[in-house]
Amino acid sequence: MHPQKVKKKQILQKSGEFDSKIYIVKSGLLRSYTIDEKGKEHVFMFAPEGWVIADNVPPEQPTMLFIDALEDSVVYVRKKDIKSEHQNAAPLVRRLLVLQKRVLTLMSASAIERFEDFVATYPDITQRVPQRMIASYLGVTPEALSKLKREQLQRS
Amino acid sequence: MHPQKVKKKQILQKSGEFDSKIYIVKSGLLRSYTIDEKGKEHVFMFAPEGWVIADNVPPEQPTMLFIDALEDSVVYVRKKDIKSEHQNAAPLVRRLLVLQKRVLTLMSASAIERFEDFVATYPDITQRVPQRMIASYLGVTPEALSKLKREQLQRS
DNA sequence: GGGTTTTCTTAACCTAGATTAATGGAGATT
DNA sequence: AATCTCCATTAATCTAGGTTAAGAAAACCC
Repeated sequence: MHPQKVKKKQILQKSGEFDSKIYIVKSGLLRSYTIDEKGKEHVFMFAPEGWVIADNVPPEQPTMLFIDALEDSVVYVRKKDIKSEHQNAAPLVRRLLVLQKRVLTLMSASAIERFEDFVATYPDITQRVPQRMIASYLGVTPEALSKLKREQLQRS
Repeated sequence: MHPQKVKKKQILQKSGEFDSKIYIVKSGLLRSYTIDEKGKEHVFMFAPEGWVIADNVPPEQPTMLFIDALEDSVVYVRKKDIKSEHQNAAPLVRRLLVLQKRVLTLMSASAIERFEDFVATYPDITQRVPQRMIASYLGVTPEALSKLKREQLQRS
């Protein structure tokens, strides 16, 4: 498991590629995202040091996600073999819970509620990534997030 | 692993309970959902025969989801022990992929696109559950889905 | 099978957030 | 230091979908 250095803005995986890998972030910050038919980016997740980031497609299927570096990073790259999946189901269940919460929040909470939830849950990431990417993660435009923050201030 | 009979409308798990179980559906149809602060239901998933349904919280944490039966069903109930999770990571990865797609679709597709995607992916479930629950799964009101279907017809 | 409950549909109106466009600022590049 | 690119902000306008309300049609239940 040789560590690999990645420069900021470097792309590790492009949508449509095969044989997608698992990236274990030793330091720095990675991100996964899609680009839809209209050309818009949608951030799927952020992965700071200690996190694991991967496209959840089986390795023989084309990937849905791009993965790139938001900061200079060091990552371990691992193959998606069934064996390693067998050895630790716990992190998979943890990811399932995160996604379950994300789906339920997207369906039931307003943009401002989702933003406040994000800041409370990931204060570190909030400081490290551009506002527009947080907006994208939340499923709103940067303009909308900017307005929401202003209204939030005026209320308090 | 004794099978358990469940009557339609019977609730298997309530939000806030502990020691949540895994339900393997032998026949019939189960559903999981939340109720938000405003009292609105949000369907998280449907599970027809052959599917597995569970809240992804660890067993020592309170559940987020209700689980009930939409049809008379027969289910196997299993404890969430770490051992059984170890034995099959593959279904967990499959669930992750489903949720990944769900999140990306919620963020990038319109209500009508999400509906057409649902019908194409789950034609069987579309026939078996009330429209309002599909609307809830898609994150729209039943009124909106009704209008969208009408517009869809007029376009073709 | 008749009444009750639930679901679906329609329509009028309303609002959260999208779109478009313009401006200013902060970093990077030369 | 001047130029360029990216990012955040503001404001005006627009629209997808929400809300409310009411009636019709299924489905359910003694």
